[in-house]
Amino acid sequence: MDDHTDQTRKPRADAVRNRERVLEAAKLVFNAGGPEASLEAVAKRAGVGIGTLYRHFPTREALFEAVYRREVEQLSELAEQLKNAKDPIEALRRWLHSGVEFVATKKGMMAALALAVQSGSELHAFSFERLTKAIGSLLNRAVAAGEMRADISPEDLLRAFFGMCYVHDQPGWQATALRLLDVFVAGLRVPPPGKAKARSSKTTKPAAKRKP
Amino acid sequence: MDDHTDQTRKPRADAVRNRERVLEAAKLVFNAGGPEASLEAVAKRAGVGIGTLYRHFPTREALFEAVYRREVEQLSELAEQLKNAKDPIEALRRWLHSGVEFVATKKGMMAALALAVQSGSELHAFSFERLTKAIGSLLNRAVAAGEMRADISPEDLLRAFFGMCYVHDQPGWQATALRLLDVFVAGLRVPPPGKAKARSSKTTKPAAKRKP
DNA sequence: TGAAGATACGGAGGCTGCCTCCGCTTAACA
DNA sequence: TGTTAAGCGGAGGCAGCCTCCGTATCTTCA
Repeated sequence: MDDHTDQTRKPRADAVRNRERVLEAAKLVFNAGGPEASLEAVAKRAGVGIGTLYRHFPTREALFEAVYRREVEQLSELAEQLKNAKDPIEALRRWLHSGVEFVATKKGMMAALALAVQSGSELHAFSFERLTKAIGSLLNRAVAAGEMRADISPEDLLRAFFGMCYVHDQPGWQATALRLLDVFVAGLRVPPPGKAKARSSKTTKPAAKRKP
Repeated sequence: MDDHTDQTRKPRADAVRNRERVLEAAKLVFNAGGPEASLEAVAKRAGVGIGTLYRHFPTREALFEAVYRREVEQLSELAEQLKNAKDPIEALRRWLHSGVEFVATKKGMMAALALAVQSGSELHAFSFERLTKAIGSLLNRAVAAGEMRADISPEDLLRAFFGMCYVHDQPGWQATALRLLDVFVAGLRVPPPGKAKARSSKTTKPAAKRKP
């Protein structure tokens, strides 16, 4: 909608410019000061009034969304590329590792994602779905190849990933996260058939619900 | 200390009473409203002035600490008990599962822990060390029994645990967390000797630094 | 090119929460 | 019961959130 041939006025040049400035400033400020950073600081840095900021982005989350939407897309595209790799499990592992690096270079990113996972914001709907799809494609391939257990859903994996990155402001978190993810991936491998200790199914849920 | 025979005045009864009231109120308010809840709301609920609250607990974190110290202790004692279980890996798994349940029943708890992990607060020093020790004792036993890989430190494991609980306000997070922890524990098992695919050591760090 | 009208700007101002400070109150002690 | 240290409470200063509206600027059309 909004698409009807009504002559829609060309958007004002200053509005476009200001929107861009705010976005740029927000990226810097959020990356430096975390997701709690003052929006007035963002406005000041952008050289616009606070009112202008709020008109373009009526909520803090709206601003987050605008800033990090592109980043999420990049991460998701990476999965697309990795689908061509030979070893499916290795591909998954690589993606997770890339994710860590991604988070590392964009300090505000993790905060944004965290916020998105927790609250039911707009950004959630978008990035959660997008990343789930990305992970799902890698996951399915590995499962289909018979190398990976089938009772873990893409959502599960995504949450595990978030969780591992959760400690992202401890010193050395990056090495930790990589190590933890490796353990996790190891746990995802199907146990070698003859060797598996049957484990009580008390806690191993029948199967993760999977998007049909 | 504080123990010297100097005649120390008995603490005033009203002070003791108020401190208790604030703690009680804080528990309620934090559990309901999360860790961001207004301290003035806490004071109001406790029926004391805001000044009184701040005298007893000069920072938000100090209040958190006082509220959740006991909880952390309980969790850590559970590890002590589990040390007598037969299967060391199973014991570890049980502890982790109990942790999930623990977090589930005390809504404010996770927030407190999360806050503790992230910021370098007092509560961090206390609970992180305490829980690390708890996990460490379970971990070491499993490693010593030769059932578990030795390149994961207690700190790593603790962080993984936090991470898995991180999604604790999504619906159904509990089942998810349990599933993820099971995968993780599976990944911790030493690979059956003859079967292990040698994995490039590119990312498998030499060994986690371990408290000497 | 210039006038008209739509659109956007910006910051004052109201609100809430954080935290400090200090005059008053009250409990402990002799 | 008087003295005095300990404790109380809330006023007040500060900062950030968000709204509202008078003013400025841009687009459009003649």
